[in-house]
Amino acid sequence: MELDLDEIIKAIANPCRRQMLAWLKDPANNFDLSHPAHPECEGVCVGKIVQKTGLSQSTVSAYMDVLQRAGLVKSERRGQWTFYKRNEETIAAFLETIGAKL
Amino acid sequence: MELDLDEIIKAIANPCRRQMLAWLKDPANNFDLSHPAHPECEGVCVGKIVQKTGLSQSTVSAYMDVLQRAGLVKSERRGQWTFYKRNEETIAAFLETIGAKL
DNA sequence: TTTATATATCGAAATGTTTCGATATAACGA
DNA sequence: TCGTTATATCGAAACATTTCGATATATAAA
Repeated sequence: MELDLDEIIKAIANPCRRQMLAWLKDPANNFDLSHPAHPECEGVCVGKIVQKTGLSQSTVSAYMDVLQRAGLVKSERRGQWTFYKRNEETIAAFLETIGAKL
Repeated sequence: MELDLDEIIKAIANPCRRQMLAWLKDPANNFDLSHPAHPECEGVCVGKIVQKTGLSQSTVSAYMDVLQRAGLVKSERRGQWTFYKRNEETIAAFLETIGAKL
């Protein structure tokens, strides 16, 4: 588990990205997941996040990439969709580390 | 206790400011505190932080102001010196909040 | 009161972040 | 294969952060 503390803090320094991460805690209640293209996937696809945030598609795509590079989310491609879900291991490790180092 | 999460995260998003905050956990071991001007003060004055960090005086002054506005440190003026120390209450509250919201 | 010291503020250059629209790529369906 | 849909990448404008040196202010010392 390689934690880049600086990268993580910068990722969550943006309120929109923080909000996205929080919404992903409870996809069923935070996104419109009727008619899922891939019901076997637990994650949320980019388009749903675009709908929810109101940000442009390109911005959401880039933001999810920032979160993923920081290790805060994992992605899974299924056909034309990319599904994102939280990476609880990294998030927990980050909270421990920041608690110790701050 | 008014916690501005966004302000706090932005304050600690800078590695120098994070380092300063960490050094203030143990002033005796992290700063040269021989010949203290005000031994009754527990904090560390700006000049000592300048020495330790190698950053310019103006930068350190501004950075400490950012940390203080975020509530992460408290200051006390004594003569021509300003002594800074950690605000453990805010720091603890922040860690709780971020743990719950992230 | 003049001078020295500590800190704060100002102005600016370089760099980074935010966010978009346009376009490219990838995968599906007819 | 061709058009459609989902996502990724590019280029750019606006804004924010980083960091400095110069200068202002506040306090103490001579």
